[in-house]
Amino acid sequence: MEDVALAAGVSTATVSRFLNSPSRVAKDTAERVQNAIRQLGYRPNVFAQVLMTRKSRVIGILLPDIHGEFYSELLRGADAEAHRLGYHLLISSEGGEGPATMLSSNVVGFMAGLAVMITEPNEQLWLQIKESGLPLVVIDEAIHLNGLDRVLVDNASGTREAVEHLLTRVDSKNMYFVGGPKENFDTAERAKVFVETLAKAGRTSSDDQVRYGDYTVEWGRKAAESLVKKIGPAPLGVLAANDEIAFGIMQAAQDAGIAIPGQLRIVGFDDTRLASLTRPQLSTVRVPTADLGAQAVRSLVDRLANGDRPGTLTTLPTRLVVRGTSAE
Amino acid sequence: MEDVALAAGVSTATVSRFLNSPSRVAKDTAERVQNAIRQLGYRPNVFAQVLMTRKSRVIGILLPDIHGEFYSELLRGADAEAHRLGYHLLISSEGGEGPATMLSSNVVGFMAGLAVMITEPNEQLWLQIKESGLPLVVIDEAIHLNGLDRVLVDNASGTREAVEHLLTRVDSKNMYFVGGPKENFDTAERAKVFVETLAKAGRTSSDDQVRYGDYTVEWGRKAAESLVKKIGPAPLGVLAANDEIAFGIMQAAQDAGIAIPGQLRIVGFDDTRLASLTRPQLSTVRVPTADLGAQAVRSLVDRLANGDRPGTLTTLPTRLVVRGTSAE
DNA sequence: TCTCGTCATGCAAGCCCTTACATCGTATTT
DNA sequence: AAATACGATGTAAGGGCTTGCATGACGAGA
Repeated sequence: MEDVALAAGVSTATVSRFLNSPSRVAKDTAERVQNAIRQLGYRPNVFAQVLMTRKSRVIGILLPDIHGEFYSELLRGADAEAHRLGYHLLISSEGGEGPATMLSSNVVGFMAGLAVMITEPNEQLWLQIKESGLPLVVIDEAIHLNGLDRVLVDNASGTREAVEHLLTRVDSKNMYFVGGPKENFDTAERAKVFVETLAKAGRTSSDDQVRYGDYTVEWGRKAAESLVKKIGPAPLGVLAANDEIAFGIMQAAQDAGIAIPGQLRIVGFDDTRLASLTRPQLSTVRVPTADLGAQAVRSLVDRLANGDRPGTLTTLPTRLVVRGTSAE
Repeated sequence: MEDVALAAGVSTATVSRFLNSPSRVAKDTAERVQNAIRQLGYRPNVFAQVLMTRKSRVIGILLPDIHGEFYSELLRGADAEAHRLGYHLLISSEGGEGPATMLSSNVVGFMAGLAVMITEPNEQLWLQIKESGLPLVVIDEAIHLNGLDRVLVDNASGTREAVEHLLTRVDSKNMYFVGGPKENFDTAERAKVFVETLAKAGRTSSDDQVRYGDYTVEWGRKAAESLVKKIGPAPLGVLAANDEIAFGIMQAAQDAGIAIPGQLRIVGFDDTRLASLTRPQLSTVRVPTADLGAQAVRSLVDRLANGDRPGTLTTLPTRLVVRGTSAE
């Protein structure tokens, strides 16, 4: 920077001003500085800059995993939005279990804020997050604290819509919900609304009609094994907590010679790409996954600009997409 | 830091030493410093640290996209390895077209090095990368420069294996290669070896037998339309440049009532999760995708430690996984 | 007992910027 | 013409850390 200043015949202060608030330097000076910079290939040192200004444009994002359609889509949305806002993403897929090295390592210092999604309760991690003292936004979680920004998905309306749709062809006693982990926030919410909606339709449901497992195809297949046995003359209706599970159920059912949607009507959740790749195509509740990431980033950046406003809650809409597995 | 020093009755230098090379401070002093740090909740300021040491532990990773099985798997491998080595990933999915904002923005300064994968030629981007002056590792690319670290996939052996496998049941004149973009490095390599292997089997192949498109399911479906017309009494053999394409072909063929593997035998490439989800399951060439990311990180970190060693080339093995679409 | 190597620590320079404050020349006002 | 305001720039003080060099204490070898 000194070299640039010298070459342009100004002081470093002017160079700095040229860089940060060009309006404050005279036109011809600006030009000389500009040239000097180009000539010398000068690039400001971010670390020195941040050291002074205390403003980094990096956002940490902590996800349970970065693998699979859902998270990679979320990440994509977040990444795109971050770029749009001039921020950058530092990723970590350690929201699974135990503490995250991202948060114990020095890079915490890089981050201006943190977007977190934790699918399974993890005290240790949560503590660590609070200790980091970073501005926070949580994605899709039950946690409710003063001044905390949250982004949620409207599980209730999506679930309700799906259940009501299934009920047009399926008797409520033949309805099943196949969830992910019981402690998982989304699964819990969806299960709850599933039951409520059945109740509203005038039928109480038995515990047997709600099942928990995990978010995998394998669990779907396994769940299907016992489900197919229940199929009688009337069709069964299944709402799965995500598309993976739905797909597993579908596959196992098809292997067992069950007709879809004739004997088994299925609705998934998320509308990942998988849903439109299956045959028949999977009916599913569309979750604006990329938006979830984007909105998280937006909330966070907003908070960074505006530290002490109250916490916000953004709920993103969901909607049923009817395809082959539950169509006529 | 000054506060800590004061509380521990030492100088800041000692605190710094305690943090960076604990062996250089006496045991009881260390303890006092430790306590002071804990007491005051002190955390070193990364920016100041890096400003001094010029060593950031952040690696940029530039991919064409971060969406989809392949990239998210790659990213996962890279992320895991980075963490293992005490590094962190700054992601950008802008390797598509035009310049990348990641590289023009200040965050470049955060990065100690850059891992790049560009699937389509992009002069502008490449220039930008060189200008950044960052230590580099390129993933899966043709570029060959002195002192550049590269990580490749052994396209040749995988392709050869797949073609030879298909040839056991399919006549070489009924063999087809359905590629991604013609300019894409992988597609080009695979196409070349496809032709060579056919030639080695004693048959020359017509241009018609090698087709280019993109890496999508849609392209696969489209390609299948003309392919299924060619099916006579003898089966067709198709090698697709990735699993997505293979899946598209498969789907279109099944929709057209073609028997797989009876009339059409398919082998995909990559062995993404998709491959074992289809029915019949997709035969495919396994690419160690996560390793690809991990190895890129490893090479880069190694170079960071060891700046002026010659460029390395790591080729990761591939191998054919035979499943239903090409089995008996 | 004297000298010297070692170890633990302190001193202070410097990493590269930003910015409050001071300075100076010119334009505006009265 | 004097007083005032303002715009453009320079000066220098940090921001929080690392590290070469200096210091002092202490045990070991001579």
